[in-house]
Amino acid sequence: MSVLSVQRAATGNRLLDTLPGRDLRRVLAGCETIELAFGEVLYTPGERLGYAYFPTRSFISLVMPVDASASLEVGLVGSEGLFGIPLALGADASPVRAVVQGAGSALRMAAARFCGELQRSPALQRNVDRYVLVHLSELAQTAGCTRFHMVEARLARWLLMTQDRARADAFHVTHEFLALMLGVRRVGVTKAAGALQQRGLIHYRRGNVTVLDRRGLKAASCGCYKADREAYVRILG
Amino acid sequence: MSVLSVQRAATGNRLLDTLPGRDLRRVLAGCETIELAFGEVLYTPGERLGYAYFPTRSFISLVMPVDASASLEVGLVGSEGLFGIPLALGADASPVRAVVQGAGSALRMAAARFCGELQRSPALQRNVDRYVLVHLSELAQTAGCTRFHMVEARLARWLLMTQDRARADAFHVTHEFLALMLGVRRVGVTKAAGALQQRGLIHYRRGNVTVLDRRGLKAASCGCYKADREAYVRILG
DNA sequence: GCGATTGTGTGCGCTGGCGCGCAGACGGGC
DNA sequence: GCCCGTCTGCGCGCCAGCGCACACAATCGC
Repeated sequence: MSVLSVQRAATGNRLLDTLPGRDLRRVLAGCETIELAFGEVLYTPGERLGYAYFPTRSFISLVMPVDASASLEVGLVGSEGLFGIPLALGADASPVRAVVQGAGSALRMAAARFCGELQRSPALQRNVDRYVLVHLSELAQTAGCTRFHMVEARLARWLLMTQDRARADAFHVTHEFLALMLGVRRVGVTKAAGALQQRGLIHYRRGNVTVLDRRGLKAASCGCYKADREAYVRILG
Repeated sequence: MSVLSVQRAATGNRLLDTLPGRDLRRVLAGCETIELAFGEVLYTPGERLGYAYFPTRSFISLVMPVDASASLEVGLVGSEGLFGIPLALGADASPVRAVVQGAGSALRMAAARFCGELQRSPALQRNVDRYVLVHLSELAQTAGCTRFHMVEARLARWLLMTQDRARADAFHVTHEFLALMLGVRRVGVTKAAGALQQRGLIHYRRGNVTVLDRRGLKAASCGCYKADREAYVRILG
């Protein structure tokens, strides 16, 4: 196994693992490893952003609140990214709520330290910049998808995106929660999920979903999942 | 009039006019002034981004294409911003189409030169970073707005945003075009615009809209316009 | 083992927006 | 002054998703 591949597996977070060894060591020195619990709220709009989070085995939902009771997921951060983009761009606040969607480990770095490391490591700066682009791209895609596509297709896309980040076929999520993410009624999710289950693409049972047929799910989803993946590959290789 | 305020009025673009004199001069040396015509397409996804555009008296729509025939506006760039964010983040492509929405002057800089200037001028880098944040914020807001709000409120928001960038009470825009921006049918726009006109908030006639009652329009719009403004002020002051 | 909590399934009436198609109104070009 | 293209207005049937309300099922705490 080459030195490079050892490095790549070092933390589990892609933004960090592709750093040159020296930068990586310095960055890691500023991080602490933490365990994120399912449902934990890492950030609420209005607060100050105290940390940047680099998911390693966890993943995080970015939820945009609208009109008190409504909300919509506008991003999903797994081990390919970070939560805390505004810090990298010179602000200490975000319009979105950050909720732990998949429990697991993450690295966390204090805001000020993160800004400092960005100055010191051009490689980190570059990685983060690229990730900002990926996020921008996903955001635009999500906006369009949300406007035009049916609940069932959007659900399929969501399941695929989540499966990628959970790196597992099964994960915990209730219809109620999904409804909040997709910005629809719980009943809408029940119907859509029922249809997907009927077709043998997924199986779910009291808050636990299992993806049975990933290929079929891709076919059932809108083109947005594919578009997301392509954008990701184009930008981050 | 202070030196500062003279500087601020120099180009008409806020990202540039807030630069220190030396940086501004160097950046301007790399720009050419151009006239953008209504409807002109500055960029189509798939192409290479050849230039960064800094609107001075013009403004530009960012349109996300979805499924061949559908599309949705996901951003509006006036003299407060630039088109070409991906360049600043190390890429040379964008998922959105850039269409001139308000004819007028702009500054344009070749992609490579723009990247170079960003390296040389921390002030420019900072301004652009902040603008990226504003754009991110608007994008998230738009995603939520598009999902949950009625056409009439969204139209009101659009008119206010456009009025800000056109810096005029009247501007050219047809129902057909609005429908493309809002991602709805032309008839939907006709109905919504009719309602706003009925209430004396706007006047329109064959592709020309006049805002008559800005305050009323704010009341008719969803909270998203206000939220956008607040985010802008918070980030860019 | 039993009640309380959480998660899923269903029915019903409503409505905003869709697709389609057509009619009228204005205005620029010749 | 006329014609034709552009812009606006309207009607009709349709349907996805909404709000509400209730029923049942699985799990958890005790």
